[in-house]
Amino acid sequence: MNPTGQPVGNKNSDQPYQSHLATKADLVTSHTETRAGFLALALEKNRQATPFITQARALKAVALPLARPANLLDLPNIQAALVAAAGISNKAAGHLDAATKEQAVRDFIANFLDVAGADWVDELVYRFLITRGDTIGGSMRNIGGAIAQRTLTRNIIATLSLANVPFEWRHAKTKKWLTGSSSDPDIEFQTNALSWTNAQGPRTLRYNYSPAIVGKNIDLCLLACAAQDFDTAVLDGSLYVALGELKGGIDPAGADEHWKTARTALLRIRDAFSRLNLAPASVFVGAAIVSGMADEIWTQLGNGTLTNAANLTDDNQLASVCRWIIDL
Amino acid sequence: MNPTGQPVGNKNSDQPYQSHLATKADLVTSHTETRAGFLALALEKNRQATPFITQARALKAVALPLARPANLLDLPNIQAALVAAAGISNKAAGHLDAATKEQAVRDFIANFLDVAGADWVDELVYRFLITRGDTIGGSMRNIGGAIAQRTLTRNIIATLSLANVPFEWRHAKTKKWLTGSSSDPDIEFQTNALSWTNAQGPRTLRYNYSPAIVGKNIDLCLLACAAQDFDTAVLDGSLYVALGELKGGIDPAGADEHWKTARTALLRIRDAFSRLNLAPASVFVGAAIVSGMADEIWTQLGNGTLTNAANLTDDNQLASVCRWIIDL
DNA sequence: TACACTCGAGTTA
DNA sequence: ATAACTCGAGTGT
Repeated sequence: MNPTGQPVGNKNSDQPYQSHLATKADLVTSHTETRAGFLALALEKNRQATPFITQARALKAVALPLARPANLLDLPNIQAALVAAAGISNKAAGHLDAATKEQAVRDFIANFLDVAGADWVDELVYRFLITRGDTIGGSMRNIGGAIAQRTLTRNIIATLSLANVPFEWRHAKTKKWLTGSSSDPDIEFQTNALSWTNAQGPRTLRYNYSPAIVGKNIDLCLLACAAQDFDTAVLDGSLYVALGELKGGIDPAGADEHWKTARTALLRIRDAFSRLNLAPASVFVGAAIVSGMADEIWTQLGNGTLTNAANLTDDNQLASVCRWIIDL
Repeated sequence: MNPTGQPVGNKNSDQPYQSHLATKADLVTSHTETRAGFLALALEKNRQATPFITQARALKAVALPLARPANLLDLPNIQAALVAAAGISNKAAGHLDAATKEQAVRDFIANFLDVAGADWVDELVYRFLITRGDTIGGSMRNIGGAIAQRTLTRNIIATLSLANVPFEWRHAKTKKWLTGSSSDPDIEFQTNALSWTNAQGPRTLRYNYSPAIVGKNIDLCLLACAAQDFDTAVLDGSLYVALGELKGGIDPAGADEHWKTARTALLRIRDAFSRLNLAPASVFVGAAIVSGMADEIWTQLGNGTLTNAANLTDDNQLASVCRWIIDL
């Protein structure tokens, strides 16, 4: 309050995003963070590749003694590798029947190995690795997303600990709720939900959950309920405090693409809740934010479509959003 | 008209999508088409891989005579291949400076090649191929999209030819407009715009164009203008007859993901034109349509948000949309 | 050049 | 099985 007794500032001065964003340009990812992200990705990719290199060596060892490429068909243990070498991804293989895959392998042998001469084993192994490179690329996409979730979790736990707020965490595999500890670095790897109590009451944050109300998976669901009540609370739209999209990708070229996806996801959420005359808070947290999408995010923040937003690579923004989440 | 002189049917009976869609289930891609799409993709991928196999053989030949992995650094011609072997994609390389890449290569040599013993050349070549597998995967994504555009172009040309409508086509590379011929199978590979005249006047359809009005690329822009007038016509919102999104991907797992993107793209178009009090027709054509998104498409068709839609893998639906486009 | 397009390689609920 | 999530590998303007 100022001396006149009127509220200070304009209508928007107390919007949560204003704690960490002065202008829309603040949302944009710095080149430094982009570089660091790509480099970290490459290092992790090298780790992920190692088992496939081992598989390639094994495939070479199995194939070398064979007199002719067609003899590969006699070795049951390497049929999956042959399908891969024939250019068929695991995903594609799931859509094809056994006969189609076998025919593709036979065609591959005839068109690529039989004509490769003495070097046919290298041709086989090289083409196996080409497909497995795509395999690893796919895995890396998932790993990138998982790292983002861990980053957010780590920051929320740090924020809770800083505020001396006890918390529980849900073990994703066992589905058991456990007492949280700020000094346990494994929690972020194992959890898919956190629970604590703030001034308004109990709060539970669940990752990658699909509420029946929306019918689609949502990256972040914050409910006004205790951990043990989550399964029933999700049926009551009025208990949803906030919902959010988290995009961990670092590639600026993908930024607008994935923001478009997030916009529709958030729109579906708003539509579903508005049918219940409800309007829970909404938040977008992204690691790759480019100027054009920052404009749209800023507009949505300004008109209330979006309640909060932050750049995942900016520690201050992330801390501010975490404080907002735990107090919400 | 029926004998009473009243228009036949209900309000929606003359909606363009009703020519080829009776129910929303008609939009859903058949398993047969999905299978065929994945198989075609694998075959094309094998073709695309060949030059990289050759590069791998060349890399092996260059590396074999070297006494130690560190000697790789002395060969200027293979530095790009070393960066790839170190797990750095071309995309990532574009974000990293030369010193960072060189350090990554040195670390790669120390951590993976020096410890590989006598087999270090295979380790090098295998890791090069892992990264190039991802390279080919990326190229394949683009090829998939290009094939979809060609499929649509081929069908529009066939529809124009069937109706005896002369057309011009724009050569994407030379940017020259040429007289169309139904018997020239190369047009679909070379063109990025078609032009013809219908009962309403001249029409020009441009692919992948970014109108200043919207500020984003749009897969399909149909304008009421002659080919030669396109560059000025694009400035006048009232000349936009229809805009559309084309999604050529066959993967059902990507269907909703890419439909979410398309929804936002179409929303941006509608928002931009509605600011001019304009509402051009809109269309969605997709190869992978799953049940949930068919629901949303059907809703949008029913309430007029979307004017038309079709499954790219259904010849009848495609023909109907092409007839609609050329007469619009 | 900055920007934003292509789409499926994985994954999980 | 079904559905829908992860995100960057390319590309073009």
